[in-house]
Amino acid sequence: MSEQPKRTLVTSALPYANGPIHIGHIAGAYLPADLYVRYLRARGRDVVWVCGSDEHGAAITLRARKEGTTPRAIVDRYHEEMQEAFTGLDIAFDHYDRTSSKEHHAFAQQFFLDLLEKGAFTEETRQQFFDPVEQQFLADRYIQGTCPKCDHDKAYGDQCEKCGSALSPDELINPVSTLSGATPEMRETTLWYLPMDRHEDWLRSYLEQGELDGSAHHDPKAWKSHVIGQCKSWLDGGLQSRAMTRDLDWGVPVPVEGAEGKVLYVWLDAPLGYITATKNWAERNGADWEPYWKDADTQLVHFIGKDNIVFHCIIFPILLKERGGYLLPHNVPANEFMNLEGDKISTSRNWAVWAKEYVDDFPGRSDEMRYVLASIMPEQKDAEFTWEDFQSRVNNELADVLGNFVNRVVVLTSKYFGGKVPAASGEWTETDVALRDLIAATPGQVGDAIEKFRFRDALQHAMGLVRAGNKYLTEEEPWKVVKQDEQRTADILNLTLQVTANAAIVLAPFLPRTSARMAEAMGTAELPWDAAGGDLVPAGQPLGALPILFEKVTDEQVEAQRAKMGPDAEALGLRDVEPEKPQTTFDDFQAMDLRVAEVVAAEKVKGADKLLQLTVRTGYDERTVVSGIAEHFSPEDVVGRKVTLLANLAPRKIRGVVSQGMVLMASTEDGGLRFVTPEEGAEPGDIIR
RNA sequence: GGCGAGGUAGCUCAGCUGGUUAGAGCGCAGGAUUCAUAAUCCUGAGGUCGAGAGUUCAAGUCUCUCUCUCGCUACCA
Repeated sequence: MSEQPKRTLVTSALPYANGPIHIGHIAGAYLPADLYVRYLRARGRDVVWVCGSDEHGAAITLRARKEGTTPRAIVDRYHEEMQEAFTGLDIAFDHYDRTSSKEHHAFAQQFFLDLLEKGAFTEETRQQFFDPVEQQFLADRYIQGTCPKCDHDKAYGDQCEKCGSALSPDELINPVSTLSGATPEMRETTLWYLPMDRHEDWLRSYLEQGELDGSAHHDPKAWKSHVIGQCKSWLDGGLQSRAMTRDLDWGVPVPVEGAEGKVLYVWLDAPLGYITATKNWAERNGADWEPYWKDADTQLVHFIGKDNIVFHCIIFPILLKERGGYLLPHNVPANEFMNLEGDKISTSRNWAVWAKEYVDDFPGRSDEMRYVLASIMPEQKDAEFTWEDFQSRVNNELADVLGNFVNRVVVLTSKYFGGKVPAASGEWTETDVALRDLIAATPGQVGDAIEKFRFRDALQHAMGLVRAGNKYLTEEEPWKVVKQDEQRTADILNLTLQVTANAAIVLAPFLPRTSARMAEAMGTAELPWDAAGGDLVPAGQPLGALPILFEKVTDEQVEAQRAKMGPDAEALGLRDVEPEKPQTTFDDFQAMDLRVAEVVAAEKVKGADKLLQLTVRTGYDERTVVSGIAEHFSPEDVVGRKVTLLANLAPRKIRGVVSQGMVLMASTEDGGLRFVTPEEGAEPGDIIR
């Protein structure tokens, strides 16, 4: 393939319609694709990006049974919800399809028949568990029993979740069907297998040398090391046959006589969804789909998470090559995983940031999440998302660096030049030239990085232009220069306006909404990528309105988001309290002298509503402590009580009385106070530690 | 158990085919500044590059051993 492909087909992993989308999905397969595609579109390249819901597979039928509903109801629900989540984050597919559509079923069936005809499969009859009550064969996950390794009695047919060992259903002791509770029996079933070992040789040269059918196909060095590594690992181990059909009633029926009750394996059916989606896209847009999948001038790129590598780099290519006539992927820039607040993202533990919830909680602020996820994208290794980091990136980088820069440029221009772009003299100083060079260089740097799937790097370059703009303003001080030299002021502001307009272009893939606002503020339409690099706003052009580009994220918002995560708080009896203070050290704790003390006298402090003057006995002395508890306790209430005293607190004069310590109180939810009282038997002077 | 990918400043991460004093952003300390969303800019402190051994004139960068994390997978590599 040539350096510059004629057209590009981009796919993102079909999300499984069995649960909502979270930021790990977004950062893994959708945002990077969106950035890549927006960039290519901005460059005027021919690019189509397809995706869709993956709606088959055993997990969905299992879930439907559990919820007492149909698989159809499940996939309909999530198909809707996932689309809303994507739309809300401005993830702009050209087409979003679904694998349960008639078109997809028809296409997948035909594809299967084509493969069958070419002899791509082997037919094998095997013994498999059958549920006599439900009259159907049981997928591995439908069987539960006692684990032969650890005796856990709820192990599944494919894995024991307690000891982690992988199992096959016939290893289970006392197997039981999870559908009916009946004891399953062994029956014969026929499955079609894909003998992958036949394909090892060409796969090896395809993956390792980037060669296909004896000629160069792609640059293997452009692939990520963990992707190549994973594939080599599979090849070195020798590829096994893999069943391409399943005994299930939900999925694409195997279009062969006598194969009732059998469907295509979900990993055969799902990637074909990319093709169906492309066909449906073409039909709706009056285009021809075939060049996108068959023309050698097309570049095919799959965006996925690391858990899908083997399917996209080995199994799907085998299917495509066996079928013939279809392109194989030119790159599969799989991302690693996103962790969350120090732990793995987990749907079942509700340890996630749900895309849809973010969109609801932060309406109109998709750019902020896009920015943060792009900044920490797990390109080469697992990454970590924390809400605190989100807050600091939004506040420090988006609001303070970018938002404030645009604001100061616009404000200065309206102050000194009535809101119109001032004419530059054309005489540039050395610093001007340096900045103009950076303007010229940035689009190329950002674009190169994006084309190499180095999105974090690309964003750094784009933001670098803005940072340089801030530096330039601070150093050139137009607010001072304006007092002596209006032309120089015009030159400075003209240049910063050019920086802003250029930044709008190079940031557009990352921050589509903000970029549009920046262009509007500069009084220009949104400009294509290739316009960037030089002067964009002409002298005399009136600037447009500039809203506040980024609101700051508050501590309260951060706390609210963190509180949402994890097991249902009410279920655990948790409550909404002040967040824990920052970690402290043992030494700091040791510095405090806590003692048991007894209140021997108490009186109100004159002229103070809240204060009681207490006389406490510590066992080694008697001292005065002023305590802000008068609203809750009268002097009679407290005399004779044993309390906890912070004894070595620096003395302080409160309302004229010297207080030598502090009595510890628990403040309750209703705003009341309770003494922290030592258990019976503790005597004044006892050290608390 | 096997294989793959990671383990680099307090935090999040860059470091291409081995080459002068290991970088960025944030955070921290000090300073400058006021056009601006108390924003911005400068300077500085801070790392025995997971541990150990080896190859080399030279290793974060190659080899081996160990260890931790994540992923894939299985009595097969």
